[in-house]
Amino acid sequence: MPELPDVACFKSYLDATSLHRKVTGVERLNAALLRDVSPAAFRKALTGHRFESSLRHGKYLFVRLDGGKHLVMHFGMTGFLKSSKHGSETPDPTQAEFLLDDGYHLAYVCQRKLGHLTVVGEPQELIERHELGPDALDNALDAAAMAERLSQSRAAVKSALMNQKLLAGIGNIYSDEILFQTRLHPSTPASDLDKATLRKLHRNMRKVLNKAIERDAKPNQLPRTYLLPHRHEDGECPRCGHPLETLKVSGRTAWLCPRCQS
DNA sequence: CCTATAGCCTGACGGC
DNA sequence: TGCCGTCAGGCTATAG
Repeated sequence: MPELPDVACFKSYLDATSLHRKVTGVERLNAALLRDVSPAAFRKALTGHRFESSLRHGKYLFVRLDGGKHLVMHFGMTGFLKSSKHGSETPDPTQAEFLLDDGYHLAYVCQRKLGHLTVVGEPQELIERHELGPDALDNALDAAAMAERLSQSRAAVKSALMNQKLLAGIGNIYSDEILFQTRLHPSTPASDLDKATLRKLHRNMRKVLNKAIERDAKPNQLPRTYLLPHRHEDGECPRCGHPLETLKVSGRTAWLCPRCQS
């Protein structure tokens, strides 16, 4: 599930439910999801500290704790957050429960356990460790900067868009939407794109991500003129009516209109 | 150096 | 009904 728009919504949810509360404990912690930190150190970094603010970079969510450290959450394919009154049921695949001092807790739920949790001093440490590129919605990433980064890649433009080292935040489904709107075939080598096309790609990337956030990161609630509501078996192109097709691009399934995206 | 591929983990679904 | 293969909006280590 979680690409940039999803994580942006998780951030809003966390801000609304859990910010400014103090963590009184961590329960149901699955140590297998911790990266570069022991369970003891993870608990110690959180317990007794307040969630001060949150910040998103690509598909990562950071929560600043008083004292200056940051909780880091990545959601893999199936992760999400769920706030509940303490003592009430939390979803079965909960991998960590942050108990808060207002009687609620924030559950980190991750069915397939492909996400991970850690603690860092500053977000920049994590960004450097994973060599993440700039956030796809960073205002500093203008069309020229994006062109500069994408042109480094000779891979298919879809792979380049999904490469977190070039840009952070885009995954399999939003790359399909961005390419559909730009009328670009996913297999086009990124280094082949001319300046005008790169400019359109940048504009559509921002448009698609912002619209998805506005629609709560629910692809089916995007306008009917978008690809994603039709991205399923027997789906048809909302522009020309041609049946949508799939192909594999670096191991992922790309959906496209073969007539509009040539 | 680069890009493409298998593996990680679990549940849902279709075909036999 | 039960079993098996395939697939799913992720990342990363490894192979070529």
